[in-house]
Amino acid sequence: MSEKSSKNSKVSLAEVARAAGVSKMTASRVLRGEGGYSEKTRDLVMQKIDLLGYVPNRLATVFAGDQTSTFVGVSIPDLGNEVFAQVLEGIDRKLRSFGYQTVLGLTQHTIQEEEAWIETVLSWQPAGLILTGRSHSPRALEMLRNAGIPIVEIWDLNSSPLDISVGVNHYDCGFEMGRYLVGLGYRSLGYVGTSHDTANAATARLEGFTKAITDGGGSVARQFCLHDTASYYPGFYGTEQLLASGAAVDCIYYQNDAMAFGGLQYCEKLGLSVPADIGVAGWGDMPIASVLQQRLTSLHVSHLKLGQAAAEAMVARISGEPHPTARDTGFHLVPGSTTRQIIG
Amino acid sequence: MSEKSSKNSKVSLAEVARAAGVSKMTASRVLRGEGGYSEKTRDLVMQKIDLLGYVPNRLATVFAGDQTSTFVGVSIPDLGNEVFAQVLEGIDRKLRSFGYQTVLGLTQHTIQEEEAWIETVLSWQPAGLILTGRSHSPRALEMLRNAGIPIVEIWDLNSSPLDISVGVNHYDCGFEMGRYLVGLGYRSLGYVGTSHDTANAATARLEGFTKAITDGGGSVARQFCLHDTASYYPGFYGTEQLLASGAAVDCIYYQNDAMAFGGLQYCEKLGLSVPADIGVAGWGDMPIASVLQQRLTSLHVSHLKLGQAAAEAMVARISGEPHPTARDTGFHLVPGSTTRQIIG
DNA sequence: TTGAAAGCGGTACCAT
DNA sequence: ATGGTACCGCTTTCAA
Repeated sequence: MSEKSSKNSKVSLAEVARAAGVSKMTASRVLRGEGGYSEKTRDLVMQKIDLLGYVPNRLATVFAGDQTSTFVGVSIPDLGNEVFAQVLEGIDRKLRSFGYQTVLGLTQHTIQEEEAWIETVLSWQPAGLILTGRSHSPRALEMLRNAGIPIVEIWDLNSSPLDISVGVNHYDCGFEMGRYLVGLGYRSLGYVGTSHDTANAATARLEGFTKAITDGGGSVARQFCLHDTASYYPGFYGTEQLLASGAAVDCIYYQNDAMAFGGLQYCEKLGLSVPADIGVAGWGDMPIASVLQQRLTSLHVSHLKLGQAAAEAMVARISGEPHPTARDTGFHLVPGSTTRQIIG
Repeated sequence: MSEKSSKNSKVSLAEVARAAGVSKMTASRVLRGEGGYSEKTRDLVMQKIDLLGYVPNRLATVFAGDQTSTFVGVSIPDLGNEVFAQVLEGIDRKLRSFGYQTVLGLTQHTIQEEEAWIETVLSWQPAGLILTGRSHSPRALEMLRNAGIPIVEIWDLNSSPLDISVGVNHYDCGFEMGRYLVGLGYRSLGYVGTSHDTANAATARLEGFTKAITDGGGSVARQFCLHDTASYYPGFYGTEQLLASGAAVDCIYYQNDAMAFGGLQYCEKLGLSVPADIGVAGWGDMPIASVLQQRLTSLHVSHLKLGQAAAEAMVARISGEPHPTARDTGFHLVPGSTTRQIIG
């Protein structure tokens, strides 16, 4: 008791060994439970470990063993967008269950931040990296290639990933929604989203969406991208801007459900009734959609599952188990009552 | 070019030094830019570093120097509750700006998960730990005390923290809201929140709230705690349960704004008008509140700022700068139109 | 079943 | 301005 409270710092394996009257090696073997010692020895060592409050120094373990650590670097654009928070939750929970630790990097949607973070995190000898998005700086790409560790790129499914890709095809998401809306009869669409320096998944959705709309004989008459996080207020404000611009749109497609909800609120404020006066569609089937009076027309994606799948892919790769280069976690359209069939 | 692409793994300082024709020490000095070498030497070494794609092994640095790492362990209950996501964002961004890395631990609100995570993360020699909440297992407490590193407990302001406490006084939050509502004339209050194994900040809010209500001559007639994450649907469902229980409540207080919004939606579904038929109050002044038609009666807390303050406290302590034992990041009541003055 | 010695990739310290 | 050497805490290897 007094023995341990006096030294708050650094009890080493050597000290444990000395206290137990055995060699470092024996103590080390006991600690790892890899056999090669007697019951009596084990009990003795364990007792001393407890007594001294020994905490192993994993830095030294990794270092000595020339292994990689159990760190997995995880880069996420921002947490103000609820979907990324869910993805992160899925990743961390799954990673933890396999004995890995998440080293977080919030990149604020910029590849420069990502590059700086990658450089730092690599110096800690991580077991692997999970990166959101597929655009990386040239220097980041070089570091990633030289790192010699598994890299899982998530979010936007990538047919030729650096290593492994887990996510959904955002172009297809947009295309499917576009096709659905044009099928309902909408012709003059609006879009409200956020913009960032790099091409991203939301951009891909908009492209797929635009393609489907024009294919169907309609057009994306107006689009507003705010440089902000994809949440409620930007959806509200973006809608205000879009409607104030005088564009005659019959339906607005939003970057995600949170923004769509902001839009719904602006419409209500303006006295526009949805879907009678204007249609509204979102993306992600986010939690808020479960409590609205109207079922929001959206597209379901399981963000938690996507995160878990990413962690599983990482663990598989680390363990040398086979894993497909790309894993599509899927989506499906959720028709709602915020859009309607347009008669002629 | 070919020189580096061939060896994806492990270029050591020794190799850089050899390539540059200098000693390890000189190369080390150049790398750290601490002087003691000529311009020519520096350029030569830098060139080789670049050529070989050398990535320093910080494990070895920390290990050799017997320093702590630049890791800061951060435990968060869950990310489904948007307020924690914001706190984490504030922490990570600030920490990054000071050159520290977040090692995340999602504890799912249990002290056992927290204990396991603390044990693991301590073995990586973190520079400090930021923990959400103030209840820890006995073994966790012992490990924390023996760790000899800064510990910042956040969220619930604690007058006698392990080390430093950053957050708000949740009891006071609840008390203030209770006083406000009772002042408006509400007398039979309901509460909808979530419950977890350990006493937490939400519990403290409820206690403060109950005290103020009873002090004012009212009572908390019914409370519903769901074992779920504090988000939209539990608010909706909890309200349904509460109202179905036949309790005559004139106002419902929710654990946070997300749950309150769920409650508002249920009321609307039921045809109850707010605040005419029933009052609704939340907590947190969360992003969704900014787009609602009615200003939600709530209590403003800056979650991002709270996270940032926690990171600042951590950095100050690591650097040995003075920092108060407790830092209150404050709150203020936001009267809204989801509650009203009750006439006698 | 157990132990001694070497070494992982850096840095501190002392020489030169 | 530069280099040699010991050493951080642990594991690997080889011997006993």
